[in-house]
Amino acid sequence: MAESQPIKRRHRKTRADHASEVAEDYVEAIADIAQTKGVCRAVDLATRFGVTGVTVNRTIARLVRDGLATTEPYAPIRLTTTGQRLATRSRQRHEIVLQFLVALGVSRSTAEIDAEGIEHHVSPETLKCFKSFTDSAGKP
Amino acid sequence: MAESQPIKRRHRKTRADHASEVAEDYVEAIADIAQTKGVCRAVDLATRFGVTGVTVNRTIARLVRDGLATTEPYAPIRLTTTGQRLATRSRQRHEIVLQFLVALGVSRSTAEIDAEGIEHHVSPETLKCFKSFTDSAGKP
DNA sequence: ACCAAACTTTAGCCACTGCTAAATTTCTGT
DNA sequence: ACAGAAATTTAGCAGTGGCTAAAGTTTGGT
Repeated sequence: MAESQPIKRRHRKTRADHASEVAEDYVEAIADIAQTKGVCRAVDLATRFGVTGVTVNRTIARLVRDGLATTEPYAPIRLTTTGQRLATRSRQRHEIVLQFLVALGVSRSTAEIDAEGIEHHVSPETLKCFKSFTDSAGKP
Repeated sequence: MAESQPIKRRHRKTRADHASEVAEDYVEAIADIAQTKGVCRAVDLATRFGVTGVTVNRTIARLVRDGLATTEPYAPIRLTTTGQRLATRSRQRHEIVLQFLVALGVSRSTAEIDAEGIEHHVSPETLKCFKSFTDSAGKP
C-alpha cells in the first residue's frame, strides 16, 4: 500500500522521509546512550539533540506509536527489537559514511558533521561504493 | 539570548534547515525550468516535485517572503537577484556532487537520486574533496 | 523526613509542508 | 465569442517538530 501514486520520484516526499530520518537519529542515539550509560532518559536525548525535553517527549511518543520504542511513565526509554535493528543498521551506515569521508581526506570534525546529514540520503548502491573506496584506500 | 545556547551542533535544527533545503530545491528548479521553457509556472514545479499546485503556491509565497522570488497574480514565477545567485550556487553544488558520485562508480540514475538528497548536507570542505577526487579520477 | 532540584508530562502556541474542495482567472479550440 | 479546460488562488484539515509555561513525579542532600 506504499504508493499508488504516480509520483515523480527522486524528489523525496519531504514529510514522510524527514520523519524517518528523525526516527533513525533517535533510535541511533538511544542505543548509543543506553550502551554508554546503561539507560537512556529523555533529558539525555534533549542534550544530545539540543532540543527541549518536551520535544523529545513527543518524538518518543511517535517512536512508540511506530513500534520502535517502549516507555512507562517517568521511566527510561527502551528500544523494541525492531528499534534495535534499526539502530544497528543506522549506526553501521553512519560509520561507513564517516570512514568514507575521512578516507577521502575530509577532516574528522567536518566528516562527523557531514556524515550526520548525508547518511540518510545514501542508497545501498552508493553505500557499497563508499565502502569499496574506503577499503581500497586503506591498503593500496 | 542568542549565544546562550549550549547547543550540540552537528545535529541540524531540523525545521529551519529543512526549510532552506526546500528553498534551494525550488530556486534551482525555477532557474532550470525558466532556462528550458522561457518561463516557470507553478504547474511546472508541481509536476517536477510531484506535489499539488496548492503546495507549490504556498512554498512560492515563502520564497517571496524571503526575498528569493517575485510573483504577480496568475503570472509566471521569477527569481530575484538573490534567488538567482542561490540557484546558481545550488546547481553548481548539485553538479559537483553528481559528478563525484559518478566518478566514484555509482550508476547515473542512482547518482541523480542520491545527489538530490546529499547536496544539502555537504560542507564546503567536503565539497572541495569531492571536486578534487572527480578531477583526479578523470585523468589518472 | 523533608525540601529543593531535576526530570517528565500536559496544555497550548507557531511554522512548514503535504492534502482536498471550491472559487476564480486565464487560456484555447471551435 | 464563448464554452470548456487548465491554471491559480483561497480556505481549511492533518502531521511533524520546534517552543514556553505550568503541573506532576522522582531523586538527592541535609
